[in-house]
Amino acid sequence: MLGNPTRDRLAERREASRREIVNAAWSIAREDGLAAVTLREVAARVGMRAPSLYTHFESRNAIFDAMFAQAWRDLIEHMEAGIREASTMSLRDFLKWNSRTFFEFCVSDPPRAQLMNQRTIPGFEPTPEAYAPSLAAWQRFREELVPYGVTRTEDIDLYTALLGGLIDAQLANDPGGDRWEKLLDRAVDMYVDGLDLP
Amino acid sequence: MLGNPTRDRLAERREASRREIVNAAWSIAREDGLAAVTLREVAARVGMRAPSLYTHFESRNAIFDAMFAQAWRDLIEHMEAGIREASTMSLRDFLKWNSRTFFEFCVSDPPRAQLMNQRTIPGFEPTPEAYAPSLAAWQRFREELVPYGVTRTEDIDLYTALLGGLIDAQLANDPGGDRWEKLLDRAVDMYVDGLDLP
DNA sequence: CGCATAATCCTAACTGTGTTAGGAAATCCT
DNA sequence: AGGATTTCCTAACACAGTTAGGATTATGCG
Repeated sequence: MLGNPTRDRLAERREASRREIVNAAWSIAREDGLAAVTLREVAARVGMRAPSLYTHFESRNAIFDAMFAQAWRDLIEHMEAGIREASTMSLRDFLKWNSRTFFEFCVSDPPRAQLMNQRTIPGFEPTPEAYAPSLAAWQRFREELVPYGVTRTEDIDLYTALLGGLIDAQLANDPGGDRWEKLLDRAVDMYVDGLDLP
Repeated sequence: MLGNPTRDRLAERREASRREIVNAAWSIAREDGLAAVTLREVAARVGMRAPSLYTHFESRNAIFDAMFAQAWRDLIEHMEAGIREASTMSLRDFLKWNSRTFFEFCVSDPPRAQLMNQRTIPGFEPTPEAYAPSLAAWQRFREELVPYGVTRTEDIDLYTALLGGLIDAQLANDPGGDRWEKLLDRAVDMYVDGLDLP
């Protein structure tokens, strides 16, 4: 069997359409917020009519699902692109890098951050499949902390809550500004100083 | 002038209707979430039809506005009901009480907490009037910290972000549980230890 | 008490949004 | 080329927020 070039062509075409639709949704979200991502608007952007989107996605939420998964995959990529050898950094420096990198990823695209971390879309709940990259990111982060002796779930819970709180506050109260960004290093110092490590 | 008892009667009747509508909205929210607060459902609960609600509220968002203001007023009351003489408590103890009280207020009614602190309703933005109790609560908290020498905005910002992050995480990931509740005292200790006080 | 006015409620209709169903057009495969 | 599959369209539906016009009820005044 030489394979099915035509089948690949079909799959690629299908994937291209889905990507085009998701990209249109991101564009709308960035312009007018997640709520403005209506099927009619998305369809118009890709030169279709709303019901035609159902050929490619099961529902409006399915589009958000794809966006959710993509956002988390982008974050993973983003973190890996800037990764440095964890073993050559102190825990403090690592967390300062990690917190700043994640913070900037979020504030650079508020609708994306909202989709990833907040519940701004009524009725939308990521499917287990879309949630996988999110879990992967969390798992990855957890593994990166092991060499530092940070292994307890509550330690990680506290860190993520702290960082999440700073990001949410920044996005909600000072969009485009740096009021909570300025607190990042201090927050990390506070956190690391409070760790009970062996 | 002896006043206008009939005018008061009218105002009271009007206020009673508004209260009944807002209460119906809270009931729906607690049962099925904020998104389920539709005008048709609210109206049905108070024995009306949806368009009739416009006699009492300018819009659906106006109902949310009233709910928002009420939630924050309730919080103020709640905090005052449990208030103890701040001057007789250490900062640490005060913040442990404050964080726990606020945390419990939030987790005891998730839709209320979401309305107060998150953006789960597309298009809803509290009016300055409704926002006033929220500002008052923040101002009040700020004043309570002064005797402890905590006066810098960034100190308060860090605390509220930390507490907000814990609450959001609890509500989103462990509703009804105590995974992040367990971290409260530790978080406060971490915070207080990291304060740079004179 | 009766009448006028204001308040309160209803119905019909409109616009917008997500979705379904049936069918036409385009593309792919043999 | 013909058949099957994919992709798109239109019409229609249900639901939600809202407006407009009118009916009903409550209030105020002489």
